[in-house]
Amino acid sequence: MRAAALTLFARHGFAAVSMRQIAKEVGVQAGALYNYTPDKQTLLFDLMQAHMVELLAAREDLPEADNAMARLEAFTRFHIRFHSQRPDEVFIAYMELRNLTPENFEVIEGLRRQYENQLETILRDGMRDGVFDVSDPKIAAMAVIAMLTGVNTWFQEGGRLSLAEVEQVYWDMVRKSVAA
Amino acid sequence: MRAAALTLFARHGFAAVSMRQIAKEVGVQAGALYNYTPDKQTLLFDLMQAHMVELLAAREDLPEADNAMARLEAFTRFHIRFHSQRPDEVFIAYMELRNLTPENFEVIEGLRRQYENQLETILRDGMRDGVFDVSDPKIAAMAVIAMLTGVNTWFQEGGRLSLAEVEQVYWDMVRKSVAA
DNA sequence: CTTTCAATTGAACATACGTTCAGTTAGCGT
DNA sequence: ACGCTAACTGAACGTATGTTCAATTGAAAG
Repeated sequence: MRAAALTLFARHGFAAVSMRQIAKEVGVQAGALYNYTPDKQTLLFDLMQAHMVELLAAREDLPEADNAMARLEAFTRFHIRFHSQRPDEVFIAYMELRNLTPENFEVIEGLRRQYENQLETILRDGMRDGVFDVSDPKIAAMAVIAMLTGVNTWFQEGGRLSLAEVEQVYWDMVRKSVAA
Repeated sequence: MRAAALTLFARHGFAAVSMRQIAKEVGVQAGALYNYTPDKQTLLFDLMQAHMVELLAAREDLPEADNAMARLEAFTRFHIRFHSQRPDEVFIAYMELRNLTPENFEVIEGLRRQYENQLETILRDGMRDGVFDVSDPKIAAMAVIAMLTGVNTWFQEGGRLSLAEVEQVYWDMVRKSVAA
């Protein structure tokens, strides 16, 4: 059911997808869905939260290098790889924020900020060590993340460039953009 | 009416806004809207197309510098300024593409590609002249645009940084990211 | 004052929505 | 074979949807 909802929300948008459409995709009547979610809004929130929690967990599983440059490269490559493997989740997590209740929004926003702070910390550490030079680490973090997430708008497996090539292209740009 | 639809679409999403809500905002009954648009879908398309046409027109009004570096700086500053002044239009143009009919989508997509091609051309010219070094100009153009458009997700007039400062921060990063 | 006409209303159309719930089903442990 | 339980159905709830259109309005033109 989550899988069906995920695909449909990503394709048509939360507001445009009815519980009956999700049910049909699952092969069940609409009423049956309410054994698994209290309502549509919570279903959306659960999908988003699961995605953000997975993102943070996947980051923690990675070994942390000891210098800022290596950590930035790891972050860059991780972000591209992780996000390109979950286009639907990413799409929803960025586009359906306005369909969350204020409380639910706060939760997701908090998780997102955690992730952004990881990159900001890397940038600050790199500045302290003299390997990076950015005028505003918070904004630089946002800029880098926006750039990397942009991959999802055009990348498709089997296209002109492989994922490894894309990673390299973006890492080159990221590295230079914050270089000392 | 366009103004009301624009605000409501940006705030709640195309699918979540009814013709009656738009009508109420205008101070009119829903039926009256159909004197100004054949249907809801066309209303959305008109808003998006107007935005993209305005974007391209505003670019043409700018004097074109003769070297690639100056043209890239002009593009960067123009993009940030133009987009930050039209948050609702930008939001809709990026988020409601999936609510367009295939034919309408093609039109908007074509306009967007025109804009992206302008940046790609600047990057290619700069590479020819040896002032830029990017491994893939098409992807570098997408990366830069994604980074710049990201400003809209957090920037607000009267925040910690002025628009001029934001321009400078991003120009620093863009310049370095494609530097030779 | 009368005619004209474009703009607007208000009701109606068929259809769809999220959600609830009494009733049916089916598979399990005993 | 029986009872239990969790899952699911199918219908119903009130409300909302995009769109149409005959009827009304109100102001400008003669």
